[in-house]
Amino acid sequence: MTESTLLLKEHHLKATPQRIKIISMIEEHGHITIEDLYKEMLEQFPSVSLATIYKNINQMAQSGLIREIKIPKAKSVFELIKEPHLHIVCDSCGKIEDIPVETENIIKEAEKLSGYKINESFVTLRGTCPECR
Amino acid sequence: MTESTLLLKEHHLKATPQRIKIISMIEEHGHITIEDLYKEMLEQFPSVSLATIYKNINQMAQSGLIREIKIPKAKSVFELIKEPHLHIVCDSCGKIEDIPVETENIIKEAEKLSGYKINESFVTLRGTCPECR
DNA sequence: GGCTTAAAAGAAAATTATTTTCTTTTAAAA
DNA sequence: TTTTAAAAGAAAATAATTTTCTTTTAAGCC
Repeated sequence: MTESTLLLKEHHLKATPQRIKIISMIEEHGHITIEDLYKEMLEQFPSVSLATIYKNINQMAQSGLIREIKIPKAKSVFELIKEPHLHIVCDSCGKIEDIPVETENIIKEAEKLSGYKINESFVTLRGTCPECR
Repeated sequence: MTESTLLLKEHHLKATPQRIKIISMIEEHGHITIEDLYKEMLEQFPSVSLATIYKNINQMAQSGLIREIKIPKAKSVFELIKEPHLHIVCDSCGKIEDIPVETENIIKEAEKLSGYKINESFVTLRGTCPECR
């Protein structure tokens, strides 16, 4: 049983070939847009429907397997849910990377200042990557 | 001359009544969606077009007067550009607040780890506000 | 391994969000 | 005031996402 199949089972989702493919594409790319998922899926499943992508992405997000990351001035990407990390986007080439930066301090301070109980944090930075400078 | 008019002049945008209204609505609400801008605008300008809202919002964002904030699992909101701050969204009532938390440390660390030159940071937290607990 | 069935896929249409085009109106500079 | 480039508004076009409905299939059961 593949890793994707296992992930699906764990989240009580039927392991269809389309879903397995979606998960492995997300794993492979790290982050991927709906549009790119669809394009790549078409190569292997020429009759796949965009609705299938949307429905599956929504279900997987619902069940906590993946997450949507909204990117400033760009399309959303989807990623597998794993250890906390932040995102950095290159203004020049559009590349998105994860960085394992600790955000505990900020969250603690925000809780103190706001009185909120914080459940999740989204940090996205934009700038220029080393290759583009 | 109103404050909104002044802001528009500073950004070399013609001070039309619709634009002045958009800016004062953003100021008044702090953060506001396109949909709410349109609804409220209709009360004062019954023949306003959604295209006018979109075109103006895009121009104002382009010229650095306002900024779009993409919110996890919700519609984007727009805000005037001012001192750096982060956003906190209540899962329960949907309210969005600014908090003046310092993010310099995180940015410095991310720059070190990634090699990027960082230009802007977006931090959004989700949780439960004091009123909703 | 062949049934059964609830869930998923696919196709098409519907809905929602955003942008473009084109004509009329208007802010602002002369 | 007059002039004019830019903006507003209306309508259509495009893009993004969801819904509906029929057919297909994964997976539990014998």
